[in-house]
Parts: sequence; structure tokens; C-alpha cells
Amino acid sequence: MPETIKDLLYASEPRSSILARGWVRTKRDSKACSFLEITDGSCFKGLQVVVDATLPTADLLPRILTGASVEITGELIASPAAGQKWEVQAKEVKLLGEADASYPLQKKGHTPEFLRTIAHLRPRTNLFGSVFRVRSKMAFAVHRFFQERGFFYVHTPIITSSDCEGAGEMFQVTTLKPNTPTKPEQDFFGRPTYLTVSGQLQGEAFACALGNIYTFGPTFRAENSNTTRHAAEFWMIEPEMAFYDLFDDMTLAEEQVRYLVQAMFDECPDELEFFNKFIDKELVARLQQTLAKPFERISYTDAVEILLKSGRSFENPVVWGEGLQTEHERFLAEEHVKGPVTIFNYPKGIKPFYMRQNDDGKTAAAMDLLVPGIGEIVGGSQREERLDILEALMAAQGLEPENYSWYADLRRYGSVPHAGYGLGFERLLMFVTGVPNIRDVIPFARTPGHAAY
RNA sequence: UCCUGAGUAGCUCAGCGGUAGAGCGGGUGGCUGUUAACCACUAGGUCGUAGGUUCGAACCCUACCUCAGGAGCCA
Repeated sequence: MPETIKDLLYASEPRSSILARGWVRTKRDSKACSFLEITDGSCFKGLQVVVDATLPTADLLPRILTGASVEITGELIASPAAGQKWEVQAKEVKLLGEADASYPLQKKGHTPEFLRTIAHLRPRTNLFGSVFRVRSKMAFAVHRFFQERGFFYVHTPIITSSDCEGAGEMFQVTTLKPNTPTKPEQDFFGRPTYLTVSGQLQGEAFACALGNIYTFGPTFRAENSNTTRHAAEFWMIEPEMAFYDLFDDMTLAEEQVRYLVQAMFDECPDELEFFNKFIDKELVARLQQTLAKPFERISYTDAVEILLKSGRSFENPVVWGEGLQTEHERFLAEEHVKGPVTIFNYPKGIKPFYMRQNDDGKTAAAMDLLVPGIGEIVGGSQREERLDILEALMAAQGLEPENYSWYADLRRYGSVPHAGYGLGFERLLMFVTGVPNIRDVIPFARTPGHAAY
């Protein structure tokens, strides 16, 4: 298999003959020689290649501009200059693919807005190369976290006929031709179907069989949301655990966030350093703080008290029974706690039917984990395991019982207490990279009006 | 969807009523073991689109389009 630039940069000794392939990041010419910096995406750093002007293949140099792909045969030597440990003294240069002057990536900083317009080329930049290496490492760490704890990975359906009530608007999936009179029964599945907004309900079925399970896959929301934290297609991590109560649930969510932050330090140090320098100067300090002490937990009722006593004037009034607004959440995480905080036991009136009703008759066993800079990163609850109460809640929220009969069966036959949560993978990536826009942590982001590529 | 702001060269921006500018990127030449190198010269733009005001509009007004930020919805 071909060697990568990462292999070469981590060499322990000089080598008399190597082959390096990659894309030219910069070229610096002098009379006697040219310096190429080439990258292949295998790691953050690039490899410096020195091409002597007397080399027979040096006449290719005028055609080797930023973005060109090259193959270099040469010698790996200790670099005589500062800036890099190793460099390649080229013996032969091959131009694999030219990139002419219209190549849009220059040797200078570009705005993320511009780079979004060239989503197919942006992974070649320092920033996006780093983001997507981190995305891969974090995805694997998510699996590792659960697998180390004996959780089973369940593939819940992408196409579904059940709407996870309260999760948002759905994209319809149909093979019926538009503008022709048709009935739902004539459709492919014999009923209306949608792209899933959550695998939770199916996840509960498997938790009530395999014990501890998780899903990790794409979910879809047809909301017309235009913010830095929302996308129409995003990846969600949804564990569901039999015999867990709300506090077990919170503990697992907190552990997972800390685990993934630790993985960032352990597995992506070069990228972390880059993000801290160019994206968010507080990033490393904030992540260290995340690991330093256990996350705080505040009940919704106490949180309302804290907000009311804060002496702060908020745009939106703080009222028990209403949802916490973004400004309230930010105050709690960024100013009151100055770190991640879990808010739990929300008023039952603002939560969906499947959340377990608390004995106080006023609240539901729900929790949100808020982090500084992002806000809500996890939303979860203990699920209502009592059939009569579940049915009453469904009726109160106007749901058709027949659509949820399979879900009610989980309570009808061997019901157990259980709990779960959803962790937004992209929001987690924003948290560990400091990248402020969700569109920049998704390879090809889907947001309202945007589905190019 | 609502509110706010912005659209000027390939990119980042300045110009804010009187003949379109800079830096970077490209080209040419020079120089140097260079690090987003440096120096000189050079090419490159119907100033988002359509109307309007004015002797005169990149600049003022209106509408639309696009992008961004904030809010709501949530992960």
C-alpha cells in the first residue's frame, strides 16, 4: 500500500528512497531550488519537498501551482532549516494532475462563507481537513464508548411511518406522481411514510429486548430553521437503556460528553492546537474545564429561581411552566455555572407524551445537557412505562392510539423502567472544535434551500 | 418564518453624489534554504438584479434575489 505523508513525517530515521504523493499547498521558488509543501490529508502537517533547479524534471515547476497533485521520488532527510523535522530532497518530480490559476484555494485564509460555496474542495484546506478528520475520530469514539460498556448498536429505520411526536416537521417519502389524484394506500408502502426524525421509539423496542442499545445515524427535520445550530440532515446518537432512571440517564450522558472530549485531547492534538489558535482561543481552556470537575445538575424549578434572582433583565420573561429560552440557557451554562450543566424535571406541559410523569403531578422526568457556546447538546428523559398513564398522555396530545399500538405493547408486555437521550453529533463536533457553524462540521450540509452536490 | 446587517477584481476589503482602488492570487523579471517568503512591473471589474431620484449614482430611494448574524423550533 502507498505510504502516506503521515507515515513519512513520523519516520524515526532518514531514508534513502521514498515516494511521496499529495497536493501542493504552497510553492516557494528561488534560483537554485523550489520548496513545495505537499499534503495528502493523512494528518494536519504537510511535507516539505526541495526540488533542485538542476533536476531534469525541474522544468515541470512552472506548471506546478497550488492545488496540483504530484508524485515525488527522493530522499527523506533531516531538514537543515527550522520549521520541520524532516524534508524530502527530490530526485524526480511527476505532475499527476495540473491545477491552473482558476483553482480557488489560495495560500491565504478564506472565509468559511466562501468555502461553503466550494464544498467539494474545502476539505483540502487546513480548517476543513481538520474538522473532518476529527469527525471521523469522534464517530469511532462514539462507538467505542458504547461498545466498551456492552451496548448494542441497533439500526433503526430511515424510512418510517411513525412520527416521534414533538421532534419536528418531516420530509415525506413517496413514489406517487405529483399533481395526480392518488390515495395514500396506493403509495409504495401503502401508507404515508417519512424520513425519520428520531430512532427513539424503535430504540425503546430494542432496549426492552437487548437491554442497553444505541443508534447512531442520520435524522431529518423539515423545519425552516436558519441558524448556526440546525441542519435538515444531521447525525444523532440515541442510546436507550432498560432499567435506567432519569439520574442514570444523566450520568451516562455526562460520562459520554467527557469521554468524547478526552478523545479529542488524546487523538486529535494537532487539530485541537490549530482550532485553539485560529478558531476559538478559549477552546482548550473550555475543554479542560469540562474534564476538571463533574457537571453540575440543576432542576428546572431551581433554574427558574436562579434566573429570577440573577438580577438580569432578559428579553423573554422567566416564567415557571414555559420553556427556557436560548438567552436563559446561555446564562445558566456560561455565566452561572461557567461550564456544562444538566437541567432536569421540566414542566410536563412542554414535553412530549413519552416522557415519564413525576409524582409531583407537575413535572416530567426530562433532562437537557447544556454546554457553553452551543446550548442544548443532549435532550433525554426517562420514558413513561405505565400503560394507563401513557395512553392518557397520548389522548391528551391528540394522538391516534392505533398508530402507536406497537409502542404501547412495550408497556403491555413486561414493561420496565427505561430511559434514553439524543446527542446531536454535529453539536458535539462544534463543541470540541470551536467551529461556530453547524454547516462547517458536515461534509455536504443540507439546510433550507441548500442541497447542491 | 420574523428581525438586523451585507452584496465593488478569482479571494479579502477600501471608496459612500463628480474619470473604479489596495492587498492576496495569476503573468513577467529579479533576489534569497524558503516557511501564507520578499522586491519591481503587469493583466484583471456593466460596483447582486430591476426600476426610480439627480446635470451626474458603486454611493440616495423602492422592490426583488443571495449570503450572514440573531430569534423561534430543536439535536
